[in-house]
Amino acid sequence: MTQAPARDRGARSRDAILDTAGELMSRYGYAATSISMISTACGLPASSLYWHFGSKDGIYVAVLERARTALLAALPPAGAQGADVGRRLNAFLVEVEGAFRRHPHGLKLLLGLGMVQQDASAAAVAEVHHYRNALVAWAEESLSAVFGLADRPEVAEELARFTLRMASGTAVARWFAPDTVLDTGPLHVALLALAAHHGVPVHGAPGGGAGPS
Amino acid sequence: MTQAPARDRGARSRDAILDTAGELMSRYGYAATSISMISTACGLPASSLYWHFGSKDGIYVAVLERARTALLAALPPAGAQGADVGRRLNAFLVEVEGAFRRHPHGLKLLLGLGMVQQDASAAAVAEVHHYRNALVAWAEESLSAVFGLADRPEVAEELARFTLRMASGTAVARWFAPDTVLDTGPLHVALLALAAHHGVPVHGAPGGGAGPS
DNA sequence: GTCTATAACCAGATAGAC
DNA sequence: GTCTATCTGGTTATAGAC
Repeated sequence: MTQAPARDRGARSRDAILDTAGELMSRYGYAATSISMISTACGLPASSLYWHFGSKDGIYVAVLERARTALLAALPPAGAQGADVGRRLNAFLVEVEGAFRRHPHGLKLLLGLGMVQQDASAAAVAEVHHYRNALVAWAEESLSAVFGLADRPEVAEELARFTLRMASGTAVARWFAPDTVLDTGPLHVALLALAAHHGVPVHGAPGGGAGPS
Repeated sequence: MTQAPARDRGARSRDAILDTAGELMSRYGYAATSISMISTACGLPASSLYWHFGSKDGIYVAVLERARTALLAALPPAGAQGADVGRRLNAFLVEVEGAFRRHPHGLKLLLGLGMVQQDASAAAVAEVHHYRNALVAWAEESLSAVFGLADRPEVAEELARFTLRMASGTAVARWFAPDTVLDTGPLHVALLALAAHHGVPVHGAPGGGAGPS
């Protein structure tokens, strides 16, 4: 184990490149992250990066793709468990908060693009949308299961949009104060109230009065 | 009027530079916007940009400063009018939505930084925080007036944070779908429910049941 | 697959005539 | 204040030895 078996040195280098590139790009954004920064940070020469990924754009696409698959693999398959709506919603928000906290790069990469309209390749744009669409779909399915909205897709869509915008806004707040976390408490109250406002049955929801803190 | 009086040619050029720089930087981000892009887009040579602002960073600071003053000047002075909480909250959200729609660059500039940790000067960082703090303060004062929270500052702070994160998340959504608007309806329901949840008197609030759509 | 070396180019910034 | 011309350094990307 003192040195890696030669047969997967390439794969290990590939992962190392993606690790450091993901970290730098999520911190500084795509345009501000140069090949030489990645190269010196991960210890491999620039030409190795080009051998593996062909271009800076190729690195970005690969980073995004890996972040997406990692995040989606970490999320539960949208089947809500729990006796009542409040408990199911709580379980869902705990999942969201955990994913949000354990995968800090994911959303930042999605946000820190700024490039998508300029020099981005079609592949990069497609991957960004793929990533976002996967998140939207997961949130819609999960919230539909939480509130029992199989026959009210437009309500599920509104709740999912609300949740994701809150998560995006929190990701933004994070680069003003890096220790910022997703406020699940207020989000819980808000989602219950929104569902109730649309006539979704929410027995015992504390949305309209002074509920338990 | 066929040609500007010579005495304010400089001021007009300055404004033109800030206009195009603000547009480009809010679209592509700071790092991806080059001096030559701005120069060719506004028709002035690069050296004129340096004569006016000294550096690329100086341009960014000036753009941010102008966006901040323009946005804050457009916002009402945080005195809530309206008979009941619902009407006052509605007036507040209409203001937020209008500012959000009429000043599309403002928030994007705040978001599209990505630079703040790398090559940003102290002046740029300070201006970014100044901008953000002004928005937070305005939102807290306004919501405090809407709900009568003079003696519950922590509730006003939570409501303001919630609102601003929603606005940030919507600004992010905007560069996936540029015609995205702030969803004031759900936000109205959510803020009422949050206030009620903290025991703030909200007579007739539709947060807990099926309210009027 | 990894390395050194380098090509071709564009970035931010400046000098000095007008 | 605005212009042309230019300097320096960093950028993406490639060539070719090992």
